[in-house]
Amino acid sequence: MQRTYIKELKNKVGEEVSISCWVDIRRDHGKLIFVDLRDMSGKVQAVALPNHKEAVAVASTIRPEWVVEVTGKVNPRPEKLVNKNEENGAIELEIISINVLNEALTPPLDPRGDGREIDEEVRLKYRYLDLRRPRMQKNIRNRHKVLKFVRDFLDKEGFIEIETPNLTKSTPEGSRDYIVPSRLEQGKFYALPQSPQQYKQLLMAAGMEKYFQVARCFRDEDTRGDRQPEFTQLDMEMSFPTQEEIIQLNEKMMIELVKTIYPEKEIQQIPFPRLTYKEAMEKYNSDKPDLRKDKNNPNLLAFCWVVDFPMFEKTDDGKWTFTHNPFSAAQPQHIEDLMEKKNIENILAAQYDIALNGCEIGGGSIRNHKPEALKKVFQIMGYEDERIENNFGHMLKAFEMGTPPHGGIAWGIDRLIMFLENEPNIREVIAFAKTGEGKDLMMDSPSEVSTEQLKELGIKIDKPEKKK
RNA sequence: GCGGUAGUAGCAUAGCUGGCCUAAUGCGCCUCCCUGUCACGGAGGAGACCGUGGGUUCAAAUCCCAUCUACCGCGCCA
Repeated sequence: MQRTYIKELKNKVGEEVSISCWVDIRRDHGKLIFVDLRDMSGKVQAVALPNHKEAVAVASTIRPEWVVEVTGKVNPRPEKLVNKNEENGAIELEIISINVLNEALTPPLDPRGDGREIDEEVRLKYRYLDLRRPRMQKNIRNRHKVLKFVRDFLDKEGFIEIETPNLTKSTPEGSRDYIVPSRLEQGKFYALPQSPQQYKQLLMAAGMEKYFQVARCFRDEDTRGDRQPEFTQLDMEMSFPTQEEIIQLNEKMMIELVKTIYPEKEIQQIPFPRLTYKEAMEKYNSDKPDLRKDKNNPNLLAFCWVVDFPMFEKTDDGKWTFTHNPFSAAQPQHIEDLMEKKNIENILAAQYDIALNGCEIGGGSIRNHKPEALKKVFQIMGYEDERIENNFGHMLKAFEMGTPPHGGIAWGIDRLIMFLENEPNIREVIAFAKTGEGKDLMMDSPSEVSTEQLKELGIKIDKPEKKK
């Protein structure tokens, strides 16, 4: 018989159906046995009655988390037996037969509660069980809805999704890179992208005009409650934009996203308030201020744009470095100063961040599309011509070949969903998350590789200091 | 790299001012009973040597040292 999903059962009262599902729990009353059954669409109570002797016999052997195919008749419950707390509390499935598709060991963790009390090590090691809990099912399914929404939204706005390489080039600026050894050129390495920044700008050089990507990014830095070694950005870039256009477009996307997928949420202020970096620092001592008027309201979303960032800041050893992104353009009134390398501390970048409830969830800028201007940025930071050429020559070259003015933004999708789902930690919205030390406890990675693999790559391991 | 917290049966905890711990409780697990429960109920049972290594002591889950792991935060995160 064809499979019926559990959420459909309430429309099939009186019919005989077959469902495929997991055993949530069994309540054995001897002559009759109740079994709560669960599939991706919902839960339902099934009952093995004394008149189906075989059904009772099988029902008494099945255990939580077994996978079963149950054939039965959908019955309405007598009024006094209706459970108003359950979605399917008004019906039950009278079991005709049970086909056990797979048994299950006693689970090392209970996948039924919200898992908050279970040790993170256990949850991550048995992630496939942990993901069965309703909370994680909801988070991952809503994550899909969010991604679907932004893809549809941007598609309607004329953007196309373009995949950019994960095997790319290490640039020593910014975050530490994850590197991948090359087999064909021993001693050389790819790097995993910290973001698709350079590729997306080169796509603007390529005339794609409106690009976006749900992009995996990799940063080899220590983790936090809102940081993982690999994470997902909604990355976008467009040609010929004004800062205002990008802000408006993204604000509209976010408002519609919240209204569509999280109607219970309240956006504190629309249009989103805007602060200059200076105001934010003076008023809130933060460039990602928490503007919530009621911090106890779990459904309150206080978005806020922070604009007018200084382009450069001093490092500890007194050199200039970029505050956010070396590719950001100076604001028009400061371009002359940039080109003349003067008043450096006062140059403002066409840079905008977006904060949500005190967390940075996105940032972008109008880029420097003039090769001379980009070169000046690197010169101010003290880079030698050779280093500029080696690391960014491809960008400068592209900018010399008709690259349009362009700009964009990147959203931290995991963080955004973390707030939308009221989760305290980014791991709760990532299916297979890593620990604070960047380990995948389920796969047991990172792991050692064979001497053959190393030999092929021309790699010799200098004895690690820590040994297991 | 630094600081803090934690590590006791499958899970969550208690015990931790050393001896009454031959380690307790709840959930789960196993056996039996139960015709209406809804994370049913009842009776019985198995299961940890207390993260790991070392030390102090007549005696250590309990004190000390080291180490590993996880979590939170700082540094770091174009």
